[in-house]
Amino acid sequence: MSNKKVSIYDIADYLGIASSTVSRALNDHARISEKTKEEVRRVAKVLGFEKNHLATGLITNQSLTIGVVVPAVNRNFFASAITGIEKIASENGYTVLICQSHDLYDREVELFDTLIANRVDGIIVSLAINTEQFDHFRKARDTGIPLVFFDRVCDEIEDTFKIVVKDFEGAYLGTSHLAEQGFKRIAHIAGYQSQKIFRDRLAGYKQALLDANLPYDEKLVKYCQLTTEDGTGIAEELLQHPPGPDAFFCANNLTAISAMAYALNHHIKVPQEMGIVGFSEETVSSLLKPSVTSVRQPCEEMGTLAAQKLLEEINQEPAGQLDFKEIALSTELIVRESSTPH
Amino acid sequence: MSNKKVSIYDIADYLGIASSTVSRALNDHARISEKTKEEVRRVAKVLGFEKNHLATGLITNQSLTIGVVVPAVNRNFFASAITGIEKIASENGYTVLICQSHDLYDREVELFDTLIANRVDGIIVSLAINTEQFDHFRKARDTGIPLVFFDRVCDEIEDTFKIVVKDFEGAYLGTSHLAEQGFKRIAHIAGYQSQKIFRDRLAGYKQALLDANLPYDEKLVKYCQLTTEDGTGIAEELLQHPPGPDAFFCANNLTAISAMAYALNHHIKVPQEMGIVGFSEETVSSLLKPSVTSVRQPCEEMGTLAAQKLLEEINQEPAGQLDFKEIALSTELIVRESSTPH
DNA sequence: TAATTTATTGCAATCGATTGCATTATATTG
DNA sequence: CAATATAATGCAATCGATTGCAATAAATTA
Repeated sequence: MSNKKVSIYDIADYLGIASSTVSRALNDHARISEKTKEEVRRVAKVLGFEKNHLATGLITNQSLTIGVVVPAVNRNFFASAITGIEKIASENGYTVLICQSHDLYDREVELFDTLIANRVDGIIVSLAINTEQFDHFRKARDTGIPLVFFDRVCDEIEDTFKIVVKDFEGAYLGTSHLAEQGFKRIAHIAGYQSQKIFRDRLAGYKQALLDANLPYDEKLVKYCQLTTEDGTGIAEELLQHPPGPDAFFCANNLTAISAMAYALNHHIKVPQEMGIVGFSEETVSSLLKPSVTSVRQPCEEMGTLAAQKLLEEINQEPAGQLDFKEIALSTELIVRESSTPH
Repeated sequence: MSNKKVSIYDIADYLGIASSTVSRALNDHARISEKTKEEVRRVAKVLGFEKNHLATGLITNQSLTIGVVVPAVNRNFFASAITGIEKIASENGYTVLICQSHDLYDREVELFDTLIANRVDGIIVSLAINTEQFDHFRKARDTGIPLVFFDRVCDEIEDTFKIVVKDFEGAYLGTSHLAEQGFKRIAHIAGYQSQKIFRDRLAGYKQALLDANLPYDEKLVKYCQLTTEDGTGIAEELLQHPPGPDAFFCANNLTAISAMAYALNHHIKVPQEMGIVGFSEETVSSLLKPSVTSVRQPCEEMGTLAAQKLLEEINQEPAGQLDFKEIALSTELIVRESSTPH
């Protein structure tokens, strides 16, 4: 290990000045002469100085790091949201610690402990699918760490920002569209109802059926974790015994894609014999054959907004009351081939 | 801000003992009585103590954090690799800082500075596509931070572990397969040749043509950044003017999918009139219609291996010589519909 | 009981950067 | 030139956990 570590003391010794002067010079403090600043910067470069954030964080009580906890990064939605978060963070000199809960409650709790121990300045989180206890959130807040929820939010915790989309509206749009296209027996691949977003999507689906004068058949609604396997399995289950559905409105896009794949593999024509609409876009939604109609969420915007709100809370000056609230962004239906037989 | 911060001093005061005793108790030090340990742990819990990693890191000179720099997390390959890295890291008490270079050299350099400033104990990196200068890697190593490259590695830096797949072999497999299936004019959507992996894939492609007695036509090889747009664009370019190719061997899977989408949209039948093989799997490869033949890489294994090697280097006891080398894992051809007309 | 081990615990310095206050150098004014 | 204002720099404490060494308490032995 050529573990060289150059500190401000080395620079100070080199120049025969005080470390405090070096510190101020590096931080461009107003009370240090321009001449000294230049010399310090020069020597810092020569010696290969790298500021130690740990030391800074220890004394300033902030790490300039924000934690992000999402179920998984390999989903387009979360990856895009993270991109948005990173953008805002790096613009403001913050580093982002990205963690995956893999949709496991226990892992989520662990991650929170780690983040707190690492003294992140704030946490942005989208709940694991089976998170139904919230003490880890409370603990973070008690420790003084601001929290922002996005997508899968936690209603039991108040006084935090929550960034969501209008899930009801999105589901309503998607389902209505299928109804308009003439589909009569629209199934819904739903997420577990412990999550508000999935309750809302189910509600939007129901309302759309109602408004289209279609009967609501609870046998056509299946609850699952929304994996690709779930999509295939549910499609198989529903299509085996007639009368099956003639369309699927799916609570995410993975299940839309996999349900469609199942149909196509069993010689069911999409969209002629089977309509498909998914919630949230994947990169490939437009590339599939047929391309998949989807409710588009402003993923990246949700990320930037979440980060902005978090930084707002972190840096709030008089520790005054922020206007915490749920911010619901609009969705947009991207109509493609999978739902338009005509 | 109810910014409570409980330190070991608070525990010490509460119990009327020394902070050093508290520290040792919490670390389960052998020279502290079991009775004291229990009391300390109890009080720590009561007071809501959270160890401050910054302080620990400052004095032990290690942060128990490793940095990961990848082009983007929304690609299946990188997401899976990260999952592997996280697994090993968390098993060993390490936290992972995930960063996206977005395939930009400048961003990659910036990220390295941030990681160094945050005193990560090591860095795992897959190069941005246009990284052709390597001073940031050298700087990290000079600072004593171990480095492991994976996938897109840097040959100019020696004495580091490099985890790759047998790119030549994979490309050879994929291309030979197309030849065996009777395709004669096999195009190659290639990555920029500044990256070794793309040079190797091109080489494997060429060798396969040679061994199949097919002519090598440089007009059928197109270099790009391998985005979906690139795939579509190149497919369009090559297919407009006959004689176009009758198959595509693509250096990644996104371009395979988008090239296939272009073909299907222009009423070219896949695989009857056009064969497609991609490198590296995406989640949807098997779900597409037709499903996409791909060279499978052991993504997660690459991640675990990279993390293991990194930790090995971080924790090497006598700072002895490690047997640095490039480790090349095998690939596997997953044959699906897009390449098998018969 | 005194002497010697051994088991526990405490003291105090340390990591590196920050910052309020004191001090010195320089500039301005009467 | 003395007196005051202003600019520039230094001193020293601080953040919280760790750790070598010293000190004390408890246990063992002579």
